[in-house]
Amino acid sequence: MMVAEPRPVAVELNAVLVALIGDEPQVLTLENGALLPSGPFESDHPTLQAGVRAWVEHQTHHPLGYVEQLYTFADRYRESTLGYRIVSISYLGLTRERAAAGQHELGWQSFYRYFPWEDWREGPPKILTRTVLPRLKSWVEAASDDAKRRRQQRVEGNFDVSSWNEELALQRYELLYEAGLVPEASRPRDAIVDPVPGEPMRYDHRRILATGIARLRAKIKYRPVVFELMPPDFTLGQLQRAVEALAGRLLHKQNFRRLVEQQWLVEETGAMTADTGGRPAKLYRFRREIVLERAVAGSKLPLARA
Amino acid sequence: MMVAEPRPVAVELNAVLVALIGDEPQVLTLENGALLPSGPFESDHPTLQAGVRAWVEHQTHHPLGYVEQLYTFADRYRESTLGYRIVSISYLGLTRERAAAGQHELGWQSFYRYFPWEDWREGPPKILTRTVLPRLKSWVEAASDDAKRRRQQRVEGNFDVSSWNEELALQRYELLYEAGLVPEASRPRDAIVDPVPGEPMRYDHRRILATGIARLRAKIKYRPVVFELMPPDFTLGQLQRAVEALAGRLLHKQNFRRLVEQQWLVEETGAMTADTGGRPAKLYRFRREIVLERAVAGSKLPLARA
DNA sequence: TATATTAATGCTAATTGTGAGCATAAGAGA
DNA sequence: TCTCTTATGCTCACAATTAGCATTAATATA
Repeated sequence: MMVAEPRPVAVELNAVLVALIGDEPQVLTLENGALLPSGPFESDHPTLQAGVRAWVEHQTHHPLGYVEQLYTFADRYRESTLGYRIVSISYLGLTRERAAAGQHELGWQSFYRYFPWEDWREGPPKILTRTVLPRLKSWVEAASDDAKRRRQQRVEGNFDVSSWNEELALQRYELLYEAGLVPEASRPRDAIVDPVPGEPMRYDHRRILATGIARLRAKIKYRPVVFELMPPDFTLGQLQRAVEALAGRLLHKQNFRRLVEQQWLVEETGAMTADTGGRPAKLYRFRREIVLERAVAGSKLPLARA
Repeated sequence: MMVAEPRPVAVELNAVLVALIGDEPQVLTLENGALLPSGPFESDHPTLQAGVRAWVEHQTHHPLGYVEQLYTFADRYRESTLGYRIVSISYLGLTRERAAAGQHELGWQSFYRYFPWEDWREGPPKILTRTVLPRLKSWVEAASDDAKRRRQQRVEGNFDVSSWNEELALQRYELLYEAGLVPEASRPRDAIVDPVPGEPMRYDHRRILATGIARLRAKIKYRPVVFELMPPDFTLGQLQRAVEALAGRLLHKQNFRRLVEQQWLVEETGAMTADTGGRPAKLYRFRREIVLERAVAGSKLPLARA
């Protein structure tokens, strides 16, 4: 309980750097999509966040709109070759423009390359109904009694097609991991014979990515973070497609507009654009003041009157 | 961007360990309330969470009901005497019983000893209206033009008495820190002359505590974590007072009951208790199954139909 | 033994928020 | 001109939440 001298470990930073390219949500990777960008924590930065920001901006030559800490892992298998324990601190970063690719096989990959069952924009993904769910079902059946009931409830709670909750992306990945349905779950000896579709990543980078996606999906609902991914001027249609890309779900157009407008998130620029295909759309810009004006929403308690 | 060999740093763990004693929300501290319990991260634990759990349970001899990571700090001033950079990972822990005090001046302290402006159970705290708000107002006035308007909006957004949001506890503390109204904000040379009421802590422990309180206040609204702080059997009145203690606000009794019941969070034990003073109350217990049955709530997007 | 007091509970009117969809407008291109 | 596509306005039904009133059942006390 006392503050003894802690043992040295090595600290590394991981970044889930997100951008929207076309209507696809993408993440910056290296080694052909197998790794998230990571680097050592340099001691010459005043704070972790400043370190991440400087490091990403130096590498990509683009400003980072928004940075948020995701999680710190120190699982035992994370050991460097020198015998240090590795603690890795991961961050979510949102950027507006395409970062300079080229070096170290830097490249953007769609979220849904890694989590194909998470993209419901064209209805329930075939991969989910045809492959993932049946495999999970077998996993449930493989247990008995209490364990079976518990597995059953977890699958129902996280994968229920009739009440899909896009925020549970991390929990779904973790469940697939536990069920031994993703390659990352393999022990050195026995590989996963027939994993579920979806590109794997090295180490636990796919878990970190799932953490970032889940956090982002939750956050877009109560904080105006989508705008960090948008160009300065945009149409409401573009904005809607951006949210849809992140959430992996289609939204009701009129209700979406009502929501955005009544929250005073945007203002008209006065200009219009005609290259959306149909009727020209008004251009809007984000009202940055809103961030200061209203702190957060969050859900509510049944308060008593004064 | 490459995975270079990171530099060694020391990792320490901090815990915000919460219990309800009487109707007061309390936190475990040492050194007479000046520090949160902290310790080194021992390398013989498989995960960080396991490390925290083992360490707290060893020290307090009581099981930890719930553990959640709060945040990882590595600000530059956190340097050990040996020259290592210190990374500190903080956790929120909920416990049902009074931990064994005694050693190292371990003791429980009310949340509101540190944040007296956060307890609205008896209406707007005098300290807030008489001291904190006027001091913030001076701080706003001290700036000019744009800076002044920004300060104004931040104070309004976080401290507005007519739309108090209990979840903003951390942001309020940080604002007071920035405004130089808490002793922790003092540079070595010039101490804060007349800080706002509220007990300070050493290092950034009060900020960590604020992080824990804010997280807990947000979480009780969408996950059944209060039960980790309750005895096995309880009345709905007790449950309500527990939530009120954490949120620092009074709730509407009938609506609170409706909420709890319609969410199937509890079930009657069949027994009654008569020591509540008035009419005897039914005893309830938490339905643990619910955790598996329903994943989470979260807020909503205006989805389109299938 | 009345009588005030404290809780627990049941019920409902009023308001606000959300879901779903019809209808119309305004351009591009065949 | 007709058709297609997207943008935009508006409304109705229903669900959820807020704020109370009213009643019941015990204990404490005059």
